[in-house]
Amino acid sequence: MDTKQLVNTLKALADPTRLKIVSLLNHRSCCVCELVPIFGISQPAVSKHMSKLKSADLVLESRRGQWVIYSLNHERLEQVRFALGSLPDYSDEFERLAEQGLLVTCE
Amino acid sequence: MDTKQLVNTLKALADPTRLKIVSLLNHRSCCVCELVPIFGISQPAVSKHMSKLKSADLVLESRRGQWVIYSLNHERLEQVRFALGSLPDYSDEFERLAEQGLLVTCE
DNA sequence: ACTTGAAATAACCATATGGTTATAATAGCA
DNA sequence: TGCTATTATAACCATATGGTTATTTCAAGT
Repeated sequence: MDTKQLVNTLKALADPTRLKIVSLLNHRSCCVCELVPIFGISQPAVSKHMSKLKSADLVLESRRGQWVIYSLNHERLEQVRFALGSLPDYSDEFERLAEQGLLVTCE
Repeated sequence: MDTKQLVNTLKALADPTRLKIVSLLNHRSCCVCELVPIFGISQPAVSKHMSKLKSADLVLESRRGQWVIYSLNHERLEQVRFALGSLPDYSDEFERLAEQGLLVTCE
């Protein structure tokens, strides 16, 4: 998972409603119509949240009749945890700056 | 860390500039004036990012002369990872809804 | 006390975000 | 085919966000 993907996934998680949706899906899969009464927001609002979670690969979608069942992509959540535990190494960033004479030494 | 705090911390991380700042601080502590040339944004912009990271407890601040040295709060980052690995249990949420007759069963 | 330099704050602006209502699109059933 | 139920999309709106420039605060040196 590159930085752009990680940021996108963190954005998807960084909202109280979506974080709670993820928590609910961690318990069991849900369709949109189950989530609407839980959050007291409109169906399109829930739908947009799911769309954001899906584009971040945090949920998986499957149709069952008229319903769309969303389930948590546990693997993706683990990838986020791993990424936060092994952030990219920017030690060469400082070297690059030093070469360009942009490294400010404040001492 | 409660949900509100977690969301706030995830918001702080969910920005490419701040995530890179956190990655840099993971390597070594920095002052604001060192970060400005790295990101090519204005000093107040960096300052606001640091303020957001600080309010999320992700960085620690210490003055050395005229400089403010920011360092990563590794513990906080670990707390986020842990929280994402043990999301709140909402199994009773469904029971509560069932009692209120709000539980939609889509089958 | 004055000046200098670093960082924070204020005021502002364009875009992103999370909600709404109205309207499609899709699937199941009489 | 039509009717109903579920979900997605469109258009819109208020607020949040991330940037800017101008100004203020704070510490150090002369």
